[in-house]
Amino acid sequence: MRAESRFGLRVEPIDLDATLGCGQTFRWRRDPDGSWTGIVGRSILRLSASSGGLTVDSMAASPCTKKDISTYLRTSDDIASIQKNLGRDDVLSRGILQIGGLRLVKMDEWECLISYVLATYANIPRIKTMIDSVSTAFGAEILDGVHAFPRVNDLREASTEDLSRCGLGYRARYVRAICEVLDPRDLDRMKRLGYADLRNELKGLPGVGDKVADCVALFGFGRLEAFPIDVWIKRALSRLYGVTGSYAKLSEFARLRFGGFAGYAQEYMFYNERSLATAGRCIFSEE
DNA sequence: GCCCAGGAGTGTG
DNA sequence: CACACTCATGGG
Repeated sequence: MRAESRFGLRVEPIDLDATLGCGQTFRWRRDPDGSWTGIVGRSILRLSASSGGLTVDSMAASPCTKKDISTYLRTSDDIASIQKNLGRDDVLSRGILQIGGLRLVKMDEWECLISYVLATYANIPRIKTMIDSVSTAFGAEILDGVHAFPRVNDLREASTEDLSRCGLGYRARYVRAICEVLDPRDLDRMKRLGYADLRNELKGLPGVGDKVADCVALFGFGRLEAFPIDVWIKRALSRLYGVTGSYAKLSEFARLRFGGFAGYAQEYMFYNERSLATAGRCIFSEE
């Protein structure tokens, strides 16, 4: 693919493998040379590391501004400050410095909502397949064969049967039901809600429970205090802190322990727990 | 083939 | 409140 535009982006630190490959966002793939190609909005982007930040190649005619990608990568997050804050936790402090380049991303609210409804009870490779299938079937074609994530009105055209054919399984009817009850303007209104109200409203949507609501609050609405708890985080909390119990109980533990940057703590722990399982690497070792 | 997956919804004790 | 069960299916 030919690059339509190229610009540099100052962001430090950033680890593309950790940030784009950890499973918080689903439309990126790693290229053999270590750069990453993905779809954000209506743009195809390739990110590669360069001194002091990134080189951004935009491969579609649709413009992706420096501001767009800067928002997406949350470049204004003061990682050093966040790590200093979370580092007061003697469990996290052992390992977070090694993954300082893991940044949270700020996804589109709608794409994030549907993505994490699809993510229920599925592994990450499958989630990617489902999202690609839905995009191919209902999203606008950006460049030959590459489709943007479908917008609300695009997905409204899909029947439950259409969605099932995308391999969504029982999730098809949740997506269909969300399309029926959600007005696009609701998402704009929800941007102004406080975390608790936002979370409650999200939980009112079909297929959205505690965990999905927190994922959407964190990765979609950028609420850094959100702490999504899935099977990996349950394991991590049990192994590292010895805490178990209901979502509400674990959630309260995280709020007290990690405060306003709980979302970053969660992603560090998620990354660690998964790399422990897949590669045997443990950053927050106990010994 | 077998196991498990960034869970949610519903019913029951 | 806690637990048990079902949902539908693909990737490792």
